Amino acid sequence: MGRGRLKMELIANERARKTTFQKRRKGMMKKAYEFSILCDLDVCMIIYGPKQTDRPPELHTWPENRDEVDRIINKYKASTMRKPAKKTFDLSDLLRDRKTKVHVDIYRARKEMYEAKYPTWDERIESFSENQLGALLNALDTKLESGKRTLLNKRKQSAECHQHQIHCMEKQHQTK
Amino acid sequence: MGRGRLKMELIANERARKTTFQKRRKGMMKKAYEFSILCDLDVCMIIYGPKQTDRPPELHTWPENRDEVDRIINKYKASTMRKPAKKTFDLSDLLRDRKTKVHVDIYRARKEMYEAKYPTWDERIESFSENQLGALLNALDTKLESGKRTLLNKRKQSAECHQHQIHCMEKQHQTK
DNA sequence: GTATCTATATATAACAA
DNA sequence: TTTGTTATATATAGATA
Repeated sequence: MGRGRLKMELIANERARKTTFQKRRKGMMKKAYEFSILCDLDVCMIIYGPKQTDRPPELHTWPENRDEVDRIINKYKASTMRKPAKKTFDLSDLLRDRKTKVHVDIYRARKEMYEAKYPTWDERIESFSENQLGALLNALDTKLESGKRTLLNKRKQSAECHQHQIHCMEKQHQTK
Repeated sequence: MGRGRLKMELIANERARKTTFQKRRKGMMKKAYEFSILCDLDVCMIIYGPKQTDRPPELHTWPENRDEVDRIINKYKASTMRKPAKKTFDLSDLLRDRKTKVHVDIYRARKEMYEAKYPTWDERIESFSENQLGALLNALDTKLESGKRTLLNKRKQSAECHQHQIHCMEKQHQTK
């Protein structure tokens, strides 16, 4: 699409890649929107943006309203749950058995990092010692519990966002 | 797109709707694939097909490999579970902050605190803001997750699937 | 970086077999 | 109904401001 055919591989030039990211993200969002309207579907999209050296990858979703995303994810999980061989891992799981697994995890993470050419934000974290990480996870464990409550409250607030979003896209569509 | 302009509303005719669904689903999948390759992203898509009178709506995902979907969903959950709501904050800030220097040798710190009755390192961690903890913890378990899953051997078979999938799309791409 | 601007590549709605 | 074809509508790569 566009003036030249694009090789199906990572776009080397960072600026071009970022531009393409923005354009295509917009395109995907629009498609997802249209798709859900035309066919009356539940569509959900999760996109983790390009790796950046200084910060964690940005998160984009469709719909932008995270409550909607969660709703569809729950629907997904519910329909997948029957299948026995699968266990989902969330943070609770991670923290619960970190004591037995964290050492190996960190070892692997570090190995990956060692092989990586350029360190990313996440990888910098990995350079901390096992002891440091272990202690940190320990400390965060308790802290997190209280955090969950706070966050549950935050979720309630964004109900109108989605509506507004839809409205904008329809408006945009009419002008063509 | 196509011979006629389509009104942005539910396609009334069921057959036409189903056809459109198939075509657009294929298109979205391709876009998602290209997007993830071109920009090196984690992209995940959940689509619940048109409501049907007789059976539950079909579920489609990208990637088709459900383990991959779960991986990205977990990543999403881990990050939204504790994403800061207002205060801008990233790791750079965290690392710059003297109090949060994780470079401190944990043993030394603990020993020091033990003897001098300073607050423990863990306690200092407790005093960090929710945002700081969130950013840090998010970075940690995002990275640890892959190792964890690998440990539990959940990915082996599915990895082949994904490769196959990719292969097909690339093949398809080449023939154009 | 950001915002347009086109020339082309793609996607796909309506048809057709 | 499925598959293939084609005319158009869209998306977007590269260029430019």
